[in-house]
Amino acid sequence: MKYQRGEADLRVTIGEIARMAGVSKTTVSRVLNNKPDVKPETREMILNLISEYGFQPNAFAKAISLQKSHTVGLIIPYKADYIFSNPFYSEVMRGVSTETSKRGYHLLLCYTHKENYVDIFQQKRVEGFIVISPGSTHKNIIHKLTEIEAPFVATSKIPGEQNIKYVDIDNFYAAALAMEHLISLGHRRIGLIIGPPVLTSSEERMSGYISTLKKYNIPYNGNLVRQGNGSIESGYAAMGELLNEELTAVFVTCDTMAMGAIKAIKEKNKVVPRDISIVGFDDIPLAQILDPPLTTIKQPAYEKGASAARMLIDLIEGKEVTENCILPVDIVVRNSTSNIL
Amino acid sequence: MKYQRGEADLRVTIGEIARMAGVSKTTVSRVLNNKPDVKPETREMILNLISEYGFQPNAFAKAISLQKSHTVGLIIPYKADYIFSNPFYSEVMRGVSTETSKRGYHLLLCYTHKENYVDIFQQKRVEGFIVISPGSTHKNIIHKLTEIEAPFVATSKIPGEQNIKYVDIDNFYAAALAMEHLISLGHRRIGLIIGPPVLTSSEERMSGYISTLKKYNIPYNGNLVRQGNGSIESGYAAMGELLNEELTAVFVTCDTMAMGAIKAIKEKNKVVPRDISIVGFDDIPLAQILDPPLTTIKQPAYEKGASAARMLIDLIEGKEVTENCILPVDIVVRNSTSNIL
DNA sequence: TTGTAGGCGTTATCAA
DNA sequence: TTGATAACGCCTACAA
Repeated sequence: MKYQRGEADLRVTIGEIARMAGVSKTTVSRVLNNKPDVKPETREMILNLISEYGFQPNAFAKAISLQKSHTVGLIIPYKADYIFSNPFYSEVMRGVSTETSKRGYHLLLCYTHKENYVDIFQQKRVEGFIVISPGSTHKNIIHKLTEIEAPFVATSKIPGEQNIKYVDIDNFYAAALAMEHLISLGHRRIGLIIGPPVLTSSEERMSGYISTLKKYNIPYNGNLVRQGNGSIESGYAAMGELLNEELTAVFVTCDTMAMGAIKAIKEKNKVVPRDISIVGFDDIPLAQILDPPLTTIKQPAYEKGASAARMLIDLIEGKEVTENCILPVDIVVRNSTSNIL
Repeated sequence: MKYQRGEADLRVTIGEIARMAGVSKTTVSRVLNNKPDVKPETREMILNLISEYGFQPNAFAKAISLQKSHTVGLIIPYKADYIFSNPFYSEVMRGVSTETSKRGYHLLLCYTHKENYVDIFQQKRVEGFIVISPGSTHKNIIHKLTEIEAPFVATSKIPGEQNIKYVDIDNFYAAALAMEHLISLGHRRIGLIIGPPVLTSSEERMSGYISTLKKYNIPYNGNLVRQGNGSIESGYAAMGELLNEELTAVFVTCDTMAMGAIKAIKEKNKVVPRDISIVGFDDIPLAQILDPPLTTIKQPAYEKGASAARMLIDLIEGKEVTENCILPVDIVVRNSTSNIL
């Protein structure tokens, strides 16, 4: 006896439909793919059967046949708890997801435990990847992806890496925006709480900070600069130290750290913005309900994800993708900043 | 000429490996799947070729042949911005994702725009679904999934639905825990800000609230109860109203709403917990850095997701899954509650 | 307008 | 210990 699948086979396949319609699989396939050259009555009859049985062609069979999985992978490189707990990244993911499905693709989640994304690609599960904001500690991911020749797009520049596609904002300009705002309010002694140095964004925001100081002839003072890892706690700790310095304002390069910073300030019985003005970065939803509502640099998180998805799919489909994508930023002035008294 | 794929075909397939090894595909397949009956030398030679070429069997070809995609779908039923911006759900997703990959499955993200998950299932892309905390407004999803006979597990009970598999906590008990805490501190006039009625959890927490009042002979007062949709803003609005009532404590059934509530209290120049004690729910990471740090009911978010994944995969693999899974909760006492003065 | 036949990359049966 | 062959469900070149 020949090799046969399971018993009473209820699966509806193109063959089943064909049999019931009394035509060949080819004809059904033609109907399925809206090809011409099918007699209207035949088409209609087949269409009826298809809808009656809720038939859908097996995606994987199609994938093998067409050498196309219509699926992309989403690589989340940081320790998952970091990404997952920062609402900014959630928005990026939402953008990726929505755009992906709009283009008729599916999204496979890939954690970077081990290098499972390599397998996933080589098994042809996905046609490419979106890498959520990798930093210099994730160069191995980038290199590996390059090595296996997987198309990918990152949602941030990567320090020292050329020739990779990314979507990003102008971090230098964004930082300058924050600084100009503070300076226009009369602040001169302005602190900085900067993100992890593994991120290009940190580097660039740092230059924006320094360079704006210079523009206004304010001397740079390393004592006013502290580093955090992006978490609320690290912002709290950094601010705790800065409170020993004389300053009237602090630029904090992400809203989560700004939350920590504000907490530290309050604990010293100082008041934002009366004693210290704070500018954050990202404009996460929470920013507007903080006490006080946070003045911050708004970057288009959703659009960042969506653009990355768009670029990747263009890449996959062989369209020219020469330009990287730089998205606009803006400052949202709320109540955490005020004129110096 | 016969139908042929692309030009210089660099794809490494089982056939290629077989050709290079001078054996049949069958033998390579045996090696691939660790079957016995392969001469050690043959096996080694094939293994070498496999690693040399980084060969991985095409996942989809395998899926067709085995009638098994090794993939599950993650359905996010709420308006995406809601789920995505509540850190609690992020944790659930992380649990799902980690457990899924631990079991050798892949995770496909499914937004519920239209009923795309139906297609995804019928195209055999996934073998089942995890539905993130559906409410009564998502019964259509549940019904549809039942109709197409897709295995699925929800991360919450669903009002009025029997016979569905879910992971949840004992919401009644959890609410009682919160109430007992407040009552033990001497509070008698305790308000409630409850979540959307579409969620079973709201219903059950509500009974927990009422029933604990009764246990201590405290009369139920509808004026002390308000409803929110889970957002910070709704908590803010609800608390704004409750401030017109005489009360000394409020049980808020999620931390995000509690954040809004605290904001409202502060704006009236009242102090938490001196004037009003607050108990939240979920214990999101933010809870401990709020001002004051929030006393709240901790539910195991990560584990909720992980358990759901575990149940689903058991289901898919034909293991008995008779019991639904009820996870433990606990109260975390911080500084937003205090003795009544 | 339709059907035949072969190919996509894998695994399973059965005979050698 | 191995291989020929068919099967999974789909698509397409080509002939009818």
